[in-house]
Amino acid sequence: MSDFIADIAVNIPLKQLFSYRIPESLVSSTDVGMRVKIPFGRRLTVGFILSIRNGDAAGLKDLQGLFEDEPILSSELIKLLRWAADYYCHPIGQVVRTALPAALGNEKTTVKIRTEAIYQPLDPEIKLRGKTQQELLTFIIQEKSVGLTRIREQFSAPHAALKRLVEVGALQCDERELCRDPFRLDKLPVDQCITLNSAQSEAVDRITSAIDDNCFSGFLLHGVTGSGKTEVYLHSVDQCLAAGRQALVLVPEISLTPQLVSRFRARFELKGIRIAVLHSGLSSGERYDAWREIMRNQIQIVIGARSAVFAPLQNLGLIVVDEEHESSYKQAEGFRYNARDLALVRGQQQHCPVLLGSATPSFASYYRSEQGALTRLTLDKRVHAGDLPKVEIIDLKEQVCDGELSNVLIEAIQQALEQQEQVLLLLNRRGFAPFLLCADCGETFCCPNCEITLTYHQQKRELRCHYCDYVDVVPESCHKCQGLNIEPQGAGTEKLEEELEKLFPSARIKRMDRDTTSRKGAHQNIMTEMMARKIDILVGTQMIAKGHDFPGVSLVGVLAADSTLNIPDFRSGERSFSLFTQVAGRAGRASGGGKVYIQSYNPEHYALTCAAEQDYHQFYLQELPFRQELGYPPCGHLVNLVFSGNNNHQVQAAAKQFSSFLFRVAGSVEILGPSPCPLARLRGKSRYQILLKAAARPDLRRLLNRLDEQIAQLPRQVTLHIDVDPIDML
DNA sequence: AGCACGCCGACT
DNA sequence: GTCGGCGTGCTC
Repeated sequence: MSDFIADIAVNIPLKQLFSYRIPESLVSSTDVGMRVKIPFGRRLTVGFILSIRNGDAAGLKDLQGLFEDEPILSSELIKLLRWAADYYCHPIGQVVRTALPAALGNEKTTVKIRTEAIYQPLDPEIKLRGKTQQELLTFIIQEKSVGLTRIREQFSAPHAALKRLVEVGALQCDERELCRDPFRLDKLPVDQCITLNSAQSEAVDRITSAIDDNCFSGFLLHGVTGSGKTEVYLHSVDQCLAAGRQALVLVPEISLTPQLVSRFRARFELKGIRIAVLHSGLSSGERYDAWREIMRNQIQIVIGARSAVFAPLQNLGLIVVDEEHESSYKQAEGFRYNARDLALVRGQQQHCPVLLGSATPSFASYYRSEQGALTRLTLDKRVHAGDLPKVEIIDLKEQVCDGELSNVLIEAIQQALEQQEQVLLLLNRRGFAPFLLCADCGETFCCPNCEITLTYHQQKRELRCHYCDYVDVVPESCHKCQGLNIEPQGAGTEKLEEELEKLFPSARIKRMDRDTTSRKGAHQNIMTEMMARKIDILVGTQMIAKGHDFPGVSLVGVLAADSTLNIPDFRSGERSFSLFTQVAGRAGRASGGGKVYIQSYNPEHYALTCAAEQDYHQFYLQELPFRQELGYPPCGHLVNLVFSGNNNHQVQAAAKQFSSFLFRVAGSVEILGPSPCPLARLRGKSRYQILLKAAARPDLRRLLNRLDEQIAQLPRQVTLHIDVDPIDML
């Protein structure tokens, strides 16, 4: 006897699917991709049908019901999710849940679909007595079909009149599904369609022909800051829509890129093209609405951060990944996928081009473009006449400093202020001082959970851990020797702000870091003030290097470049180069001749000299041998196994046992560790890691496939996180 | 992850 | 004598 069997993903930390019989009564209405109710163990839960097959259902439980009458996941999306679960060694159920709006992964909650009453004229000739009724009817006849919300905007209390009109047969009333539109109230920005320069139009041509070919191809758009990458995106997306297909645009963080979103809206919304913007501020209901609309092909363009790579567009023609070097494309917890890499996979699966764009491409993408796996398109001229700024590296070994600022930089700031120009200062460390030190006995004050020093925040008068947010009071005396000489060491943005206030008492100084932008809209406020030139000096962490251009800035200073350079990670050079180049690019966009100073004790470092020259290729050539010799990505491949648990000994023992198994089956894969993680304790848990390194992916893959047997042997108190292609190993 | 079962200590 | 601690096993 042959039954219909559904293979279902359930949100538990297991890799396998669970099979259920589809009862006769549901056979006709059940489909792949649907969200279903299933009995699981002794409870009821939610699952997603990933495939349906024929077979013997003996011993299987029955599917209990459907949540919706249409699928939530398309077959293309299922293919991508299964690929990702396999590649990232992560349980499929959790992969599905990460991809979906939270409201859909939740048990019990059937998401409320908001509806509104919609009115249409039935009999316009009908005789009416009331003036309001007559006006209402005229309005509705004019509009043909109107929702209640729209009526409310025009009439103050329409209820009674509407009710009457329906009763007498003048109007027909229906329920319509309402999709919450967060931009409903924003006014549409003005589009300034710019004619493309030759480099831009060549790039667009290449992308357009790839769209028309209907097959995958990967592009790296390398355009210096201010070279007009966004305009290339806009034209390419336009071509994609003209070909009758949809576009997906990924950005690192929507809140930091409001101008990209508004340029898309300005360009396309007047033409009646619908854009869905998926950002972190959406309520779960709004997110769900957007998902449904995309799924139903009512949306042509999706703009969103990392998780938007899973947006259920059915007819993709182009995927754009803006600022592709940004590490925020990698999810750091749970299902540790990289949206930039998945975008390329999705492009391959759905036969559409993928466009990665950046002023400072990731080393990996540039490498792939050198190898020919990505087609490189270069924009090397700024569109707004402004020249690239002059960059000077200040050798701190030979400079007199007042606090954090060298005399050269102080003078430059003075000059800029006199000329009514704005100054941008980057110090990649928030708080007042990175740690407190007892001058009598040398004691430092550490986080009890994380084994790193607590950062001193002067304004809030507290010590705070930047990893777990542990807070302590500022000590009056040393807890070890009772000494009273406790001194802040090093400097953060808070201290720099204080120094600047003393040096330039009449300047308007603002600080922008995680502490001053935690309130909603605070980030945007600072940006707006900066644009309106209500700020003379803006101090901040790497946050100031992202997003907005500031036309009024003529001077940029990078302080303590070494703190970024010396992070013990093989990518610190890449990150520093990228950060310094990006922040330097903020200077003098409009008016020519911006000036940039980088202060460092290590002025010969190629990440600095290349950033000073704004020479990406030179940086690449310097970095390449280092990666090749050590077999680091992209010249080799990494997987990090992170073991964590409350009991340090237990975690260490488990990691050791695991590594002895790995050594036995390693083959050509290098096994490094186990060693305590760079942050050996984090949020109260002990952590050990084993790094797997291989020259070829298939070797690594083979090893990963053998891991399951060993994972089953782990004691329950120790958990293992597998991080495929880790981007930071902290 | 949930949820049950089961085996030990400290309480009415 | 029970209430409840958390180790262990299982989920189509």
